[in-house]
Order: sequence, then C-alpha cells, then structure tokens
Amino acid sequence: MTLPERTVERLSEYRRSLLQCLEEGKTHIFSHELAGLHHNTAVQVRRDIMFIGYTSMQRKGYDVRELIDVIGDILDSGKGLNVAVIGIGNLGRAVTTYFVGKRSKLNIIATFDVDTTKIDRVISGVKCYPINRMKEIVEANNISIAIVTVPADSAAEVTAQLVEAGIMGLMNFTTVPLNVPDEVYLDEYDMITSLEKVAYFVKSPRN
Amino acid sequence: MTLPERTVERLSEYRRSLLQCLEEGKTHIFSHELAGLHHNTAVQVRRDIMFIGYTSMQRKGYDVRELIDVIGDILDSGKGLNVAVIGIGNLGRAVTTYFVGKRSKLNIIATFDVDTTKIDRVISGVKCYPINRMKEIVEANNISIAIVTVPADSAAEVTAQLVEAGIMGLMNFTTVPLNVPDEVYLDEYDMITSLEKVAYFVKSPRN
DNA sequence: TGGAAATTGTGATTTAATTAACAATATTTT
DNA sequence: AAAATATTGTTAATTAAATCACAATTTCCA
Ligand SMILES: NC(=O)c1ccc[n+]([C@@H]2O[C@H](COP(=O)([O-])OP(=O)(O)OC[C@H]3O[C@@H](n4cnc5c(N)ncnc54)[C@H](O)[C@@H]3O)[C@@H](O)[C@H]2O)c1
Ligand SMILES: NC(=O)c1ccc[n+]([C@@H]2O[C@H](COP(=O)([O-])OP(=O)(O)OC[C@H]3O[C@@H](n4cnc5c(N)ncnc54)[C@H](O)[C@@H]3O)[C@@H](O)[C@H]2O)c1
Repeated sequence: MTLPERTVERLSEYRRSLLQCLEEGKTHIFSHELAGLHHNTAVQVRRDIMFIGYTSMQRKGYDVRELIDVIGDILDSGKGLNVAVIGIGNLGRAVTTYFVGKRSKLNIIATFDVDTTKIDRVISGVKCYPINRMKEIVEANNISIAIVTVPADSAAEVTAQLVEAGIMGLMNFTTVPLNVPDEVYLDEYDMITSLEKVAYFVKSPRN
Repeated sequence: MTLPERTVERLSEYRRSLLQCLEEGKTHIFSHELAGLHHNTAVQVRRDIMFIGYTSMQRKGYDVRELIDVIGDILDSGKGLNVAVIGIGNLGRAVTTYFVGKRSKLNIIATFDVDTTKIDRVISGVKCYPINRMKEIVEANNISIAIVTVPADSAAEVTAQLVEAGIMGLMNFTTVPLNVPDEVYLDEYDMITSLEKVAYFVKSPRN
C-alpha cells in the first residue's frame, strides 16, 4: 500500500505546519484550519489523513501531536537514511548548509567533488571527499540518497556512478534529465522550467 | 486558451533538449526520440506539440529549429519579463549567479536584502538594494517576477510587500506556504518535502 | 432534553492528465 | 507500382486526482 505521490508531499508539508502549531501550544486542529495553512481544501486534508488511517476525536479536530507521530510513522518509518551531496558548488553548498541538522531522520553525511581545492573541506560539519572514492564511501556508510548538484555535463556520468554504487533515491537539480533504473526513485527539479512556467502564467493568466 | 501546467513545463524541457540537438547539428527529431530524452512517451510529446498547434512534415519528424521557435512563441511571447531575487543568502546568491544571462527573455535585474553588509554588493552584475526600496525599484523597472529566498519567518511579510508592489509571479523557495491574491501566479518549491518524498519512495517502492 | 451547528469520514461524481488505438500519410522496399 | 513500414495527429478510453455531497457523530446551547 503506497500512498499517492501528491499525498506524500502534502503530508510532509502538513507535518511542518503541525510542528509549528505544537510550538505555539495548539493541541488540536480542524481540517479546514490545516487546509487554510496550505493551498488546499478541508476535504483534501481529510482525504490525505484518511489514507494514512488516522482518525480524530470527532468534532474536536485532529490531535496535533498524534498526527505528527502518525505522519512520522509513514514518512520516517524504520531507520533514518543517509544522504550525500554530489558537487559542492554554489548550489551544493547552499543545500548542504541548509539541510544539515534539519530533519533528524535524513542525515547528510558526505559530500563529493572533483575539484581538489574543495576536497577535505568541511561544510557545516560534513566533509567533502574526492568523487573517485564515492562508491567506497557510499557503501561503507550505507548512503542511500544522493542530491546531484554537479554541472549539467557531468550529471550523466555521476549518476551512472551513483547507481553503480547502489544509491536508491536521487534528487536532481541539474537541468538534464537523468536516466536511472526503475528501482531507483528519481525526483527532478528544474529551476529554469519553473521560472519559465511562472513567466508563462504571468503573461497568460488562467481563468 | 492557456495550456495545461504540466504541458508548459514539458515544453520548456523539450526546448532545452532541442537547443542541444541543434548544436549537435540534428535538424529533425521524432516524437519517440524527444520522449526518450525525457521521462516520457511519444504520445505525450505529440499531444503536447498538438496543444501548441505545430505540425511536422509527415514521417520526417519535427523540424528542430521550427519547433524551438514555436515553443518560443508560446513561452517567450511578447516582451521579456524582469525578475528580482529577494534575500541574498546562500540560496539567493546561488540562484542569482546561476540565472544571470541564462534565459535571454527573463532578466534578473535587481536583488534585495535587509542586511546592510549586503546592500550595494553586486552579484554577477546585479546590484543588491535595501528591501525598503523594493516597491520603488520594482515599479521603476517594471519587475513582474520575484524569487523569494528570505528566511521562513520573513517570507509572509516580504510577500505582502511584493504583492503590494505589483509583482505578478512568484517563485517561493522558503518552506512556508505563501498567500497571494488569485491573479498572482505562485510556484512553491519545497526542498524538504522533496527530500522526504524521495526517502519515502526509497523505503516503499511503488509497483 | 431536544434541536441546531460543526465537523469528520467516505461513497459517488467530476475533472484533469495520461495512455491506447488507429486512420491518414509519407517513405522505403521489392 | 504494390506492399510493407514508420510516423504523425487525434478521437476515444483509462487512470489518477480532486471535489461534491451527505450520513454519522459530537458538542453547544436554549
Ligand atoms: N546555482 C543554482 O541556483 C542552480 C539552479 C538550478 C540548477 N542548477 C544546477 O545545479 C548544478 C550546480 O550548479 P552550481 O551553480 O552549484 O554550479 P557550480 O559550478 O558552482 O558547482 C558545480 C560543482 O560540481 C563540481 N563538479 C564538477 N564535476 C564534478 C564531478 N564529475 N563529480 C563531482 N563534482 C563535480 C565542481 O567542482 C563544482 O564544485 C548545475 O548542473 C546547474 O545547472 C544550479
Ligand atoms: N539554502 C538552501 O539550499 C535552501 C533550501 C531550501 C529552502 N531554503 C529556504 O530559502 C530561504 C533562504 O535560505 P538561505 O539558506 O539562503 O538562508 P540565508 O540565511 O543564507 O539567507 C537569507 C537572506 O535573506 C536576508 N533577509 C532576511 N530578512 C529579509 C527581509 N525581510 N527582506 C529581505 N531580505 C531578508 C538575510 O539577510 C539573508 O541574506 C529560507 O527560507 C530557507 O528555508 C533554502
């Protein structure tokens, strides 16, 4: 029973809002409140929560803490995963700095680069290794997710190496589509495309 | 007649591949070839191209140059748009550096920050202005798109200012959902959510 | 206590996106 | 020049996602 992709995304977003609520001392939340915090409807929220099989106390809204835990059971199930960032340029550095220490179950534990001036540098406590030691280090540290921030023309090569090393999930920030076997999960995020899309809809507003 | 959101995205991606083809001297391309370059089917490619009303020479595939132009007519229609980056921290700097000079019709022409040490700095040829001059500069330079890379707790405030200043499209990199009026197009990209989604599907592979 | 009101959970329906199916057409082969 | 092949463009069918509609339950309050 795997959840719809969009539902997984929304659950992650809900959790962040819920943690915020908890900090503010809010113990219960209604579906329409949670919907209001996202761009979303109350039904959608209830449907998503239905998928994960959580039910609230009727009429009191969802128990914030419980819901956080239930989402955690889904999103963080089992042990945490180790993550590597490949290519410590402008974007790689920003992403590494940002993610370190953020989500406790997803740990960035290594970065890789070809540039000898970057090797052995420590970014937010994470060391940069030479790319030719990638397989060795990925295997030794049980790294299963890679964030790819190398230049476009190295992306295919690096990806092949990552797959070879046994990586199971990949976040691609380069602007070339990557090819991975079916069993490897691939998330592509193309900023140029996003910006061009924004521009298109600015010029051709819908409805 | 506005195109489906996903089609707009794919057209942007196709164009990039097509430009690459052109460089390599390829003059024609079949739908299944273009599909192969993306994670996509030939039918989907033909459907997308149908939407924009381009038709190929039967059996010869699409004329690469013509198709680039037709996509350009859709994506770059009319005059170019001006873009600002708000918050010149790690991510804002990376994004600015990256985008400058990339797409000729979308020009980053200003950045903004509150940090006085950053103001007046020039990043890849783009000057950083104090955030309190935002409205003035946005209006004077006809900036219609903003890329938001401020800390999460400033995001709502900055967004309100941007809307007030007349911004029509917004790319949000912060992890709080923004609220904008209907007529403003909003693209949210949440890296934490993406990473959590990758982790989920690594642990619970589909099919 | 007995409505009225608020809220959830979910089956049914609608809408949007993708995929299948195939006729039409151009090219190649024999 | 007829048959076989490859490819497009598009209608129809399917699948996936979102929304509607409403019964069930709980709380509120007169
Ligand atoms: N900077 C952005 O905001 C941005 C936005 C969208 C997309 N991207 C994409 O992200 C990628 C990186 O962008 P950037 O701006 O950080 O570039 P960058 O040039 O600053 O960084 C690239 C890094 O990768 C390293 N590298 C090169 N080849 C390598 C290899 N084979 N193995 C390991 N490391 C290698 C380089 O030494 C460098 O440190 C590019 O593909 C770019 O298209 C960046
Ligand atoms: N760095 C990343 O890779 C990354 C990834 C995902 C999301 N984000 C999000 O992007 C945002 C920026 O991240 P970052 O790592 O660049 O942070 P950062 O702290 O390096 O940069 C934030 C910048 O915004 C400026 N700023 C603060 N308040 C402002 C205001 N009111 N007006 C204008 N500028 C203001 C700060 O002076 C600073 O320069 C954050 O919201 C973060 O959640 C960053």
